[in-house]
Amino acid sequence: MSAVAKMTTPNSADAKSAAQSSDTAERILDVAERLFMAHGYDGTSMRMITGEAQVNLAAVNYHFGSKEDLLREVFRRRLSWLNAERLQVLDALEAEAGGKPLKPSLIVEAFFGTLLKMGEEPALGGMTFLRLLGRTMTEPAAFIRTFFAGEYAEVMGRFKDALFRALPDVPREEIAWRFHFMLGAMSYAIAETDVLSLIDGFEVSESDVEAEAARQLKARLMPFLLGGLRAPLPQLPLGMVPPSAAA
Amino acid sequence: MSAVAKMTTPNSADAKSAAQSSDTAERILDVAERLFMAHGYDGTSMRMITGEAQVNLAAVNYHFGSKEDLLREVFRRRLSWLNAERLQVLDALEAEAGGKPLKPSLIVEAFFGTLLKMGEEPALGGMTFLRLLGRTMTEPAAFIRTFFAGEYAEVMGRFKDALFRALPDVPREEIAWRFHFMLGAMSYAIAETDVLSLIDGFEVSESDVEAEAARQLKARLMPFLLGGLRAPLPQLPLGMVPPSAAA
DNA sequence: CTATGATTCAAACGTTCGTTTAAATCATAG
DNA sequence: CTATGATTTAAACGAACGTTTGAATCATAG
Repeated sequence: MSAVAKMTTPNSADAKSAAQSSDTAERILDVAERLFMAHGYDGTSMRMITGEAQVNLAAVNYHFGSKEDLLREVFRRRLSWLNAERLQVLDALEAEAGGKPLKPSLIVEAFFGTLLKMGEEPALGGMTFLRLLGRTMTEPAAFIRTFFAGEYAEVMGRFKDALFRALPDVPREEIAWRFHFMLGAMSYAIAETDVLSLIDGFEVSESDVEAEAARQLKARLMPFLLGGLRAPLPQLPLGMVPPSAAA
Repeated sequence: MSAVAKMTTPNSADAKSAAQSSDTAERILDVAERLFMAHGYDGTSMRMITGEAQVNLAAVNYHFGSKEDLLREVFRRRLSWLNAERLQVLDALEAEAGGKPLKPSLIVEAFFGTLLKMGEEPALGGMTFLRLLGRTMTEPAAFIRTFFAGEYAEVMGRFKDALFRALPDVPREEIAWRFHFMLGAMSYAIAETDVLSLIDGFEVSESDVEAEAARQLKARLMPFLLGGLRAPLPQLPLGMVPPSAAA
């Protein structure tokens, strides 16, 4: 019988070895996270993963079911923390404000700052996960996009609503667009795959300086995002309504 | 003998059929552009391409050499126009300014506006190519990144220099970072693969409304980019020097 | 110790991949 | 018409892919 069929993590009831849980499954997740980041989903084979993790080829199917399920689990263990943290920070801000609209800078900080903080924390995936996330957001595979949509729906709605209330004079569709642009600037920045990197000498951050790189990125990115969000509204020649005008 | 081995486009010397050139090669390029956009490089097989283009499986290898060469040619025929156009616009602006620094808005418009104009022109690839470009910029495959670096090097250097002269009081590394962020916002926006799209009902642009979508995108994006570029400088706790501080 | 279920293991499955081959077909030049 | 090179075609190549299988091994409970 396979581990995934019985809907429970192996060794989960074990008290003595609870600290390390399933060594095999976790080692697979760590290696998969790094290889998916470096080579993409299609570019990473099961044999690459199981080889580096030093587990049997069948271990992935046994513990996770399939390669697609593995990718989902790689993201789930990080995004569950991120979603909870983002909601908690937003809840705290709104409670503190007592019904009044939040300052846009606080909302942006809560959404993007929370994510960028993961880059400083190796236990939360560090820059490896941030890069993986940035690169995966433009993956065209249907099952990936469906998964992301489900994982992000609630949080995205909450933060967009907060921005709508914070900027009552700005058309909602314009806010949705700019949220979109901010997401893009961040995704691309954390992906670290850009053309510029290869043109000039770009130093890939190593484990030690990784946290510093994440802090730098955050310090540089946040002013840019806020500047874009507050930019003068475009004079449109009127036309169709693009992404997500509704709440 | 293969077509690629003799270093000349088939039928290139033919006067009568010069208008259509090699029908097969061009049909392959058009289909490949669309499929690479929809499914990514690894997700698109030679059999998908040759099947939709209604050519023999061996036609790609015959006309282009390999699958990698095909992808490079798909981009080359669009980027050669884009590079030339960007340089020409910049040259014209600098000639008009007569040695004086350009306004940052003009530089940004020359760089990003030129690209976005391709989305309005089906003959230049339209939104299909824009989406392909946006998605490919975060592809991790080494041969793709190497190719992009070579294609972009000259133009990127020219525009960064123009920005350096336009903003003499802003640290060069900060300008490089913000150029980076602007590239990201644009890449992600034109990729149209974002999570938001699936959460709300997002209408994929069809051939007729495609040009209008491109105009909308440009009208919304340019103010955002300029707002980010002009944002207040971050107060940094000092630290390492990240991407591309040199000219 | 023995029994039971979880986990690991080596091996093989069928499929799809990019590429190559050699013959067939086409278009043009002499 | 005939010869020559360009192009197309059908078929096959070996390699790599994700997954499955059934036995071996391990850890724990009674």
